[in-house]
Amino acid sequence: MNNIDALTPLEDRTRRGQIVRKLSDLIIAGDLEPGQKLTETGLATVLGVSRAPLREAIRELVETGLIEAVPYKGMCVRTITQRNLKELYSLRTTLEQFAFRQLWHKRTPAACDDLCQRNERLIAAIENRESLAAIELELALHSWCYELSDHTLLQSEWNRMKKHLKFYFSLHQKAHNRKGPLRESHDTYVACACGEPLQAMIDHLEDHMRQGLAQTLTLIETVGMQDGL
Amino acid sequence: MNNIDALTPLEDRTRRGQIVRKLSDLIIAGDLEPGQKLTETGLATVLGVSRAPLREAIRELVETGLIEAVPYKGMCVRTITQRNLKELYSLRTTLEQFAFRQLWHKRTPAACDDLCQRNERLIAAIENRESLAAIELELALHSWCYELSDHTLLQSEWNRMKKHLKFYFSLHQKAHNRKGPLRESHDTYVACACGEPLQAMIDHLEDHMRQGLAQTLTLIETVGMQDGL
DNA sequence: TGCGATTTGTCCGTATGTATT
DNA sequence: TAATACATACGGACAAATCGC
Repeated sequence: MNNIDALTPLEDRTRRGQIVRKLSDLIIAGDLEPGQKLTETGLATVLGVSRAPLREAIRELVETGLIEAVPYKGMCVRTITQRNLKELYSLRTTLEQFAFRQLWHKRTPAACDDLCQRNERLIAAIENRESLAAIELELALHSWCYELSDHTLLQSEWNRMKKHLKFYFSLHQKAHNRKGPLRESHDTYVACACGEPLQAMIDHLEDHMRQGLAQTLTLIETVGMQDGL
Repeated sequence: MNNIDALTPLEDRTRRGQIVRKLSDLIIAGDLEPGQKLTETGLATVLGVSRAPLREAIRELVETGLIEAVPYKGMCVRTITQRNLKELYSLRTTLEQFAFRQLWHKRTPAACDDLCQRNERLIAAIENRESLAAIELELALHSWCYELSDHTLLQSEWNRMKKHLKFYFSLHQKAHNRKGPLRESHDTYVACACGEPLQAMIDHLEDHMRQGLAQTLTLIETVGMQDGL
């Protein structure tokens, strides 16, 4: 009845949904190289499914941007350019600022407690060197503002962005083996989010995202990706 | 071989692309009632296609939000709520402000001329009572800032929003038969866009969108739609 | 330049699962 | 509970387009 797990099992009820999840996980985890060519028959045999639901799942992944496809030519795992990263971070900065403007008057002590707990869980994962969990928890921390914004359109945008961010993060981690987010990276973020005024949060987001972009940008030349022209 | 018209005919080269275009046009034009139930076999026979490419096309339309679908239950044309409209306009305001911040230092006299011409074409269509053309031209005017922003992610967001806006506009027009945009509605918009400072444009966008929302909101109670709770 | 080989796109028939009556 | 309608999934087949030789 609630919506904490209303979407995912609904997706897994059809084979198409299962395929979307499986392929998303494979791509996001970096098990499939960016730019790697994929064939329908190959995927169908590997996944043990027929082509019909596979092709439907591919359409979804193309729409979300995890797979690039050209009619009659084929498809491949999404490639990353410096421009992609910059654009995603600039848009994300704007949308997260928007989220905070929407939620600002909806903050409650309970909600702020919730945010602090997400930060503590993130810190614990970082100190335990659990990089994979840290990625999830960092995204879960940022999800707070989108959830509290109570803006369904904004939330769907965030869900789209989240997949791409997870994709970038795990590639980044693979390249720099096991260097996750820094320990105290979100302390001022949380402090601003629970404090006053709103403008302080807006300003901090610019810095926070700039740092995040700078860290992720080191991914480009390490892995063999195209560089933005 | 060249790419002057590489995108649209590229879509029409496959049946799936043709179906996406056809169904999008039918929904956006209001030829299919919002909330109307659609069956695969029915659409397949009407459109004269088989179910395989049709189902793939439907996945795309579900992703863009023009069709709502529930596994094993069926699908229907998107319904409109007051909340949908408010969310779309608030997000659009933010994204269009973002677009202007991106393009501000890229403005040239030629680009400003271009914008003025788009406004003149819009005014001409309004004075000639060409409501359908006016809708297209108003969106074409707003496309200016997204094109000049040179931000591919932002542009794809705008393309998504544009379909929904066109959907709302034509429903609005159908409800109020033939009342399109007002004559001088974009004069100050263009003046701010070609002038200084940036903050004046940012501020005007708030007003402009507020007016647009207020006008479109009158759609809800006229047509029999669900109202936002 | 052409000619196969491979892959994508499409169609059909059929079987199964699900929701609704 | 049974029955109907429909969505989902599979397999095979063929057409259309691309790529490599």
